[in-house]
Parts: sequence; structure tokens; C-alpha cells
Amino acid sequence: MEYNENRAIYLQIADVICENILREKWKAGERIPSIREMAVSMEVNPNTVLRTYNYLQNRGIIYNRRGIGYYIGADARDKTLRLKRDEFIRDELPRLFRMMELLDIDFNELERLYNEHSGRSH
Amino acid sequence: MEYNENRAIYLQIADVICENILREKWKAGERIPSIREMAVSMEVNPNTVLRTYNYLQNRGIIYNRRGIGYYIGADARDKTLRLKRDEFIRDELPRLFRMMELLDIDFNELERLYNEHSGRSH
Amino acid sequence: MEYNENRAIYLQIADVICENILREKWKAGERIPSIREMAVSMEVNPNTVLRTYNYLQNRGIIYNRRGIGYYIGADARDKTLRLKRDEFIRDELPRLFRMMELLDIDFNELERLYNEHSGRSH
Amino acid sequence: MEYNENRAIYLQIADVICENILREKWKAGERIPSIREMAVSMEVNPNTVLRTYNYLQNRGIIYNRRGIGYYIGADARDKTLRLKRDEFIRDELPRLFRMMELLDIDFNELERLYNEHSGRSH
DNA sequence: GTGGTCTAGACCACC
DNA sequence: GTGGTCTAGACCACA
Repeated sequence: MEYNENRAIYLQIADVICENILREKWKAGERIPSIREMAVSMEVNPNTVLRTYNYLQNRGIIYNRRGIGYYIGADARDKTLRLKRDEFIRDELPRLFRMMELLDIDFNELERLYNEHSGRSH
Repeated sequence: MEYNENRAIYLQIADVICENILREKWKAGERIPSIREMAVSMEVNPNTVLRTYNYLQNRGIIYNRRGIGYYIGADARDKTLRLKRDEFIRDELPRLFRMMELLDIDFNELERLYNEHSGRSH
Repeated sequence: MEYNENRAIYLQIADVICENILREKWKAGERIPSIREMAVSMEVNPNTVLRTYNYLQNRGIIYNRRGIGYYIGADARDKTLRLKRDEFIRDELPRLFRMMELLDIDFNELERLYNEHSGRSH
Repeated sequence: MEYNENRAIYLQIADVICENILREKWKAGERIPSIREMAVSMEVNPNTVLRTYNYLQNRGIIYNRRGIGYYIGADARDKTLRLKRDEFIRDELPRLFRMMELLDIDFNELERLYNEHSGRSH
């Protein structure tokens, strides 16, 4: 895993987990890797994974069974969707729209850039 | 001024200045507020404004006359436009498109959110 | 059984057993459920029950006949009563009284809460 | 400061802060000691204080101004009172009442123990 | 100066 | 084995 240096690693790990939930790779009630396993696979310190898990637990997305491990919460997908959507609409979109206006980019151009982008990644 | 907590304050101040330049409120050769004035009006520490001004100076958007003040650079508008556009296309758009896909937001919905947004700010 | 997350599970199981002894559901000399039976009915790992039984055995409340099972000790009720009373007066009450003062709860309110509580559990 | 070994130190520090808020030693809007100062006065590692501050910030009791410090939140006293009361009623009272019933302690005796207790501490 | 992140490693209670 | 706590110390961005 490569980490973007502008975002805390523990949040980037949370992003990966959220993505797994949103894509339904990980479903409600399933156990997720233990802190130590995750730390090895993500190549970080266990404390960093612990922070990720605490972060997600505080938001009700995962929960913990003492001495056993962490599990995907019941409404994890909904909660994640809501959380990410809120973040997106609150933090990203205003800047996006402001930039589009300032840089004179309209929806047609945005759509064009989108097609270019998806073209590249296929 | 309200600051978003996910972006460094000095960058948010830089955004405001860039916006003034792009909207041609502030034109090439004009003097901009002193660090102290800006600090007062923006309710931040003068050091924070200094950082903003250094940041913009390094990018050739403003320049400094020692003991006199800071001024808008000659090609400031062009440079700002290029800088912001590059940043936008390189950094913002890929994240945008990825989030749209993940959160199941299409262009129609984006446009709807855009209209809501501009509705609110008018 | 639902477990309070602020108290170790093995102690909560011990509490249940002590309650049975105090209420004279389980009397001196009677055999109590095997570790495995208890683990099933309490939905925990047998090791956790073992820990409970060791804890109670160390305090002379239950005893073990190897290969046969665990039994309620001779003076179990008295010992339990003494043990719990001591714990209660030494550990719980000081915290209780301090909290009552800090949270501005007096005996009348405590009594009211008590009546609410017993209302709920009947 | 002496720490009870049954409760995490970072929570005991949080308790002290909450007590200061409840007793109105620290009022809304006031700055509280920096992480490093608190770490020295509490004789713990700064990371432990950071955990305390995060814990309280997540509950809306304190807030943070970047690079400046932590402050008591606007409704801190109310929130603290509500938080502690909830904890008390949810976690402590049920055990209390259960113990009182099991140990055959009624409100009169409880009041007597209370008077003894306050007698001792005066 | 402030807080935030991360690592390394120890120790603990608990399952 | 699991997670939770705490320490020590480094490094960073920010005010």
C-alpha cells in the first residue's frame, strides 16, 4: 500500500475499510482482520491500526468483541454511505463548485474531463 | 471568516487572494493589504499571513518590496489560472470522480447539488 | 445474557452466581453447572467460565471435585454476603456519594430513580 | 495525583477536568492547560493527555483551536452533567440497587452510611 | 509555542 | 490469541 502524504495514514486505512464496506466486499457481522494482522498487511504500526479502528468504532461502523476481534456493524454500509456523502457534500463540493466557477469550467467540460479520465483508467 | 478545518488556514487565505485576482478585484501591480492588516481582517496570527504571502511569492503571484509592502505580480492572473487549473485537474478531479462512483452520484445529481449550492450562496 | 462493557465478563458471571447463592437458589453442597454447560448458557468461551470458577474458588465460595464438578461451599452464603458487603462499602459507596454530590442528586431523587428502576424490571 | 489502577489514567484525567467544569472552576470559553503542561502537572506522558483531550473533544466538552490550544466548550457544563448523569444512571445505579437488595440494605441504612462517610471526610 | 501523527516496544486484562 | 493502555521519543504542520 502506498500512502498519500497529505492525509493521515490511519484515515487512509479507514478509507480502504470504508471502500470495502461500500463495495460490499465486507458485510455486516463479518469479522475484520485483527489489529496485528492489519498492521502487517498495511505495513504500519499496530497503534496506527488501533487508531483507525477506534475512529470507525466511534462512528458506529465497526464494533468490538472483547478479546475476540472487530466486526462490521449492522448498518455499516448505510452509515458509511451517509458519513462519506456528508463529508463529500460539506467539504469537497463547495470547493469544487467554487473552483469550477473561478476556472470557468462548466458541466460539459467536466463531463469531457470525466470521459478522458475513465478512458485512461480502463 | 470561517475556516474549514481540513485545510490549512494559510492556504484558505491564499485561496481568498487568488479568488480576488481571478475575479480581477486585485490587478497586477496593485498593493495588497499589509501582513498586519490582513491578520486583523482575517482574525489570524500575523505569522499565518506571512506564510500565505511567502507561499504566493514562491509561486510568482505576488512580490514584495522591502519595507513597503506586497504587490500583485505582473502575470498574476494567468499564473493563478494555470496553477489552480493544474491543481484542480491533477489533484481534485480524480478524487471527485472516484467519490462519485463510490457514493453512486451521477452528473445529474451533481448538477442538482450544484444548483442547491448556488441557491444557498445567492 | 447482556454484558456491561465496563466490567470484566468473568466478574459479571461471578455476580450471577453470587446472586443465586444469596437468593438461596443454589445452596451449600449443591453442584453447579459444569464449565462447558455454563459457557454455553452464558454464550462465552469456556476459559472465561474457568476464570470465574477459579475466582470464586479462591474466595472459598465454591470448591471443586476433580473430574466431577464444582460445588457450592459450606458457608458460601455467609462468605458471599461478607465479601460483597465489604466490597460494596469500601469500593462502591464512596464513589456513589461523591457522584451524588457532584451531580446534585439527593436521597429523594435517588429514591425516585430506584422506584423507576424497579418499575422497569418488574 | 494518585491514580486508581482499575480505571484508565486518561479517563481519570478526564474525570478531573469534568469535575473542574461541574464545580465551575473552569468555565465556557476558557483555555485549559496545553497538552504538555497538563502532562507535566499530571505526571504522565503527553500522549496520554492527548487521549484525554480527544476523548472530551469527541463528546463536545472541549474544543481545539489549531496551534493555540484547547478550550472549554460553550455548553460544557450541561453536556458534562448530562454525560456523567447518563453514565451514572446507566452503569452505576442498576448495580447499586441490585446490591442493596441482595445485601439487604435499605435507604435508611444507606443514609446512615452516607452520614458516616461525610462525617469522616469533614 | 501549539497540537497531530507515527513508531517501537512494554505490559496488562481478557477470551 | 485478542484488544487496551502507557511510555518514550521523533518528526511534522501550523500559529
